[in-house]
Amino acid sequence: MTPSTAASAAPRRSRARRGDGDLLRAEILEATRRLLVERGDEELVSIRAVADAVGVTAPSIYLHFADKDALIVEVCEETFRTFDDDQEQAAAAYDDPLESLKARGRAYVSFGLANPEAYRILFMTRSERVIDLAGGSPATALAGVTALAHIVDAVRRCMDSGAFATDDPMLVALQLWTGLHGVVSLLICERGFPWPDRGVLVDRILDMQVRGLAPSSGP
Amino acid sequence: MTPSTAASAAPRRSRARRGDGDLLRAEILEATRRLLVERGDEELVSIRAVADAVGVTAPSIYLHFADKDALIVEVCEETFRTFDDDQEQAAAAYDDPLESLKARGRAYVSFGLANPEAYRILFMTRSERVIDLAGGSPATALAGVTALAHIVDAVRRCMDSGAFATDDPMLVALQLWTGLHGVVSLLICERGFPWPDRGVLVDRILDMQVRGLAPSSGP
DNA sequence: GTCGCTAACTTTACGACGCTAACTTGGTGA
DNA sequence: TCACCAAGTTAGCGTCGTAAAGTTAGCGAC
Repeated sequence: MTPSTAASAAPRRSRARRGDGDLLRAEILEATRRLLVERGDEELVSIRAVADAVGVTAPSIYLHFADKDALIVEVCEETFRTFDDDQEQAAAAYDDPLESLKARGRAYVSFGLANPEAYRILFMTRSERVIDLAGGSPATALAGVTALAHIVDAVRRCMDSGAFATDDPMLVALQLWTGLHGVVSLLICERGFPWPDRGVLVDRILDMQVRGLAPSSGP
Repeated sequence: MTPSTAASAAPRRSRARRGDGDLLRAEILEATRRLLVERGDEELVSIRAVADAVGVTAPSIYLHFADKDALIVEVCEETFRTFDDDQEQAAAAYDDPLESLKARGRAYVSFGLANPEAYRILFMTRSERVIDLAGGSPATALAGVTALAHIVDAVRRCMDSGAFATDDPMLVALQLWTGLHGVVSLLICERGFPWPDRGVLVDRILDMQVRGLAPSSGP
């Protein structure tokens, strides 16, 4: 792997006050977040680069984070703090359950594309490492889990309103989620592909989905 | 990163004959493929581990491959050589364009799940590194590109038969592809998640898609 | 038959990486 | 003022990808 290009070393940081160890912790998170966005690839953000950016030596990082993964994941968690809120807000703009659901989907996609590396780390790497959407795991999964729970709710509302055929809301939510994830992840990873306009593609996917879930027209 | 656990060192390999340098090349590919399947993670397959498995020193690898990425990608290409064929065969089992398309989709998903790390490397990592689905790039993209082209054809047949509303076949194919990719990639990455039965989920996604693409029932 | 060429390797080593263990420093409460 | 300990640093281990230079063995030419 190519070594991370050296960059902006901060001046040596003065030591924190007695109870203020967490100040460094916050600075480390901030620097990591910045580097992750700048370099766009977790592998190019080394512990040494982070330490350098903060103005501290590499081992100091380990006073505040168990290992590199823990640091990276915590940054991604922070980034995803507004994940569910964004979708709730977008959905709240519509009264119609179907339009609301679509708006939620568009917000999901927008968020992923706006935070591609965080999205990739949380949803596109082997989960033993990073996320455990299943069990009552750490906060990591929280944004994802509540966002999914809210999709389930939204689906239920669509069923109640008659826009969707009655069915297992979780199962239907998974059908929708995997669809949204599919576009986001391919748009993130296959940048070289001659994609059509993103908005058009996403809208069409959402339309296809909701039409496919509508009650049978026949008797 | 955890170091790759040492494993099965092969005895020192005897040097190849004068014109037979490619024998080693083939052995390297084979060993890499095996290690990639065994360890299930590209990062746990080091050049040294491959060299060890073949019974040769690490730098010898570079006589046959430009760098680690080139080696890994070539292995994935090999793995994906049957990707499109599998789908063509599955699709050929049905006369009905719609059933044929669904069978194609199931084959896509099956292949991805059967070769998770290869799928992850080719379709779930930043493409500057690995694949260039766009331009008349290397063979890498070939399996993916022809598979997509065949989805386009299948979509066109569905439109011709009246099963799908007439539309831009490429755009519709992308809607289908991203959907398939979504399930595959999440099933690969989020193993901890309490997924419903895979077959059921995939079938429902396919049903939702084809229903959503059917011509409007009204006049 | 032996000489030289070159394909097919090996040896050695560099710099970056994640991470650990042991040491230092400076502010603070007693 | 002095001992304590939070908040760091220094030094270093083992691994990684890979470059550069050295070695060896088979083969054609004479």
